[in-house]
Amino acid sequence: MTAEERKHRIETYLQRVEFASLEELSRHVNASISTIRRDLTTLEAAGNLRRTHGGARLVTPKTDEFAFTARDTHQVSEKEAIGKACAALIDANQSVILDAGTTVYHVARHLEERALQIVTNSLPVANLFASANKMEIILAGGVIYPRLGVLVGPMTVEAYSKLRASVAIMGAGGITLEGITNSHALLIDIQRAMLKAAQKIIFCLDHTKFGRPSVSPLCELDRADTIVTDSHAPQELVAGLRARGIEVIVAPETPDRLDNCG
Amino acid sequence: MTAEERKHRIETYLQRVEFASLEELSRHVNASISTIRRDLTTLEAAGNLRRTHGGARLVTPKTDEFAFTARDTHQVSEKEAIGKACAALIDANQSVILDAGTTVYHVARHLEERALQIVTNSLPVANLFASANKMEIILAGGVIYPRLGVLVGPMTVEAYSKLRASVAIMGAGGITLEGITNSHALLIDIQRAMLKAAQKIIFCLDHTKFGRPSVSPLCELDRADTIVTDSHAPQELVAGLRARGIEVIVAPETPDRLDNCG
DNA sequence: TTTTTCTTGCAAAATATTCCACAATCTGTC
DNA sequence: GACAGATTGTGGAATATTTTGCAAGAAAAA
Repeated sequence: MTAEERKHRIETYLQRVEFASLEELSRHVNASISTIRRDLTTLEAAGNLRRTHGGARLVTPKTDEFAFTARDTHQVSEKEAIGKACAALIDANQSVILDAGTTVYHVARHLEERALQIVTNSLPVANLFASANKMEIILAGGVIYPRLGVLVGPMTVEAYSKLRASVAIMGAGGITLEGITNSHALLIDIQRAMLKAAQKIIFCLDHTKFGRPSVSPLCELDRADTIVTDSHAPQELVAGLRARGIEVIVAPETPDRLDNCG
Repeated sequence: MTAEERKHRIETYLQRVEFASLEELSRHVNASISTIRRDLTTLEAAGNLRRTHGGARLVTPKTDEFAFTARDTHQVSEKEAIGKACAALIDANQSVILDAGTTVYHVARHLEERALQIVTNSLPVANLFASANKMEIILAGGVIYPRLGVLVGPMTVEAYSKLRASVAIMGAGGITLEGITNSHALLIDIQRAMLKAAQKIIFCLDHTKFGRPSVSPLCELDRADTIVTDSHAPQELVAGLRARGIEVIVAPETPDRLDNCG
């Protein structure tokens, strides 16, 4: 890869994710941190980037309405780890349903070019992939739920009920040994349609969701094939889930000291 | 293979891949690295290439970017004027279908809180309203067309065919006395579904669209109830449209000093 | 403080430039 | 038409330049 091409890929990548760490960029373009630093300096001089501590950010004046999904959340590093671990479960050329929600958003950020087809009802996720022309992104229609940027309503349910996908990557409000629950009643019907449409179900739940039931029941535990969580998830509950035959993947705690392992 | 033929193949290849390393080009045209270097030097002098360290790149600056923003650089002030004038036509509590495209996007910017319901298949428009919780924004589903951020495909057509709205605000590629045309064949079916779904049809077309037919015919002239354009639209064509009973609104030329309108 | 990130300098690798030898084609002369 | 010399195209090698990756110290954040 030429230097020009590398810089171009950095720009394109940033267009998608808005902000990226040096390590992230380094992995993405297969170059050392030093090279990324130099590239970013050049690109910053050219215009469209702004370097920050630890990475670079796009200088688009039109602020993304849903930037909150990337930043304003709790347990960001845990969700990052979950996102990385969950994305690793997806094979190339699979069709993937992506739920709305911050945790799943982090999965989307790591999906890169793994999946051939992505189906979602989340505007932030759609925006993330909007300029990626190697993937086919299908957006379920519906009414925009303002605060979350999620598409809801009967149109959304109908869209999912007509689709089939290899995998669904889901979020939820809480999980106990009695089942998986969600707080947004509006989303329950949609999530159930997702569950029906996918062959394999992966739930991404950070540790705060464990042992905490939400208002509306979503599905039985055994509906989930795999659950991805972070290292702070309570041991006994994880063991209980495994005893029921559910694969539980505990994302390693922020492996910062990663050199070239991409 | 002659030298000319080789150079032509280099150019053609670069048109496809945008970037190419010397080694890549060498393999592709079956010549030594030295020869490639010389060819690139010649081609660079001729114009359409730029040599870089390790290879060459095409001098088309924008291929991978979000074409929506790139296209938006033309006739911005005209489109702003059209947007303002067209938004003024919309009464409160109407349901409005918004087409994709830059001109209609400017209408959307001025709609503020006039309409109660907005239906669109444009991702940029959806993002614009996504945080406005006084309006109901309905996004038609579909496959994201990367360069334009438009939702396309049968899902989109179906979504529109099931809806009804008071007004549709449309864009197009060109208008002549023979009819209205659009360059994106992919969008034709969707636009026709919009036309069917709306009681009143407003076309927003800046002056560059006048007298210029595009590839695909969209609809007859009399399908349009109102056409909004800017003050540079050719007089005779405007008169011709009015003679056919179409209301033509010419947006006043924007003052140089722009108010806070966005 | 401690940790992380940035800058700077340096050596190694990759790449560009220049030069030279060889082959093919063209040119003019015999 | 055949030949020697000139011209051009090609591939390779030697040398200069740029780029890259690493590491140590400086600066910034936590």
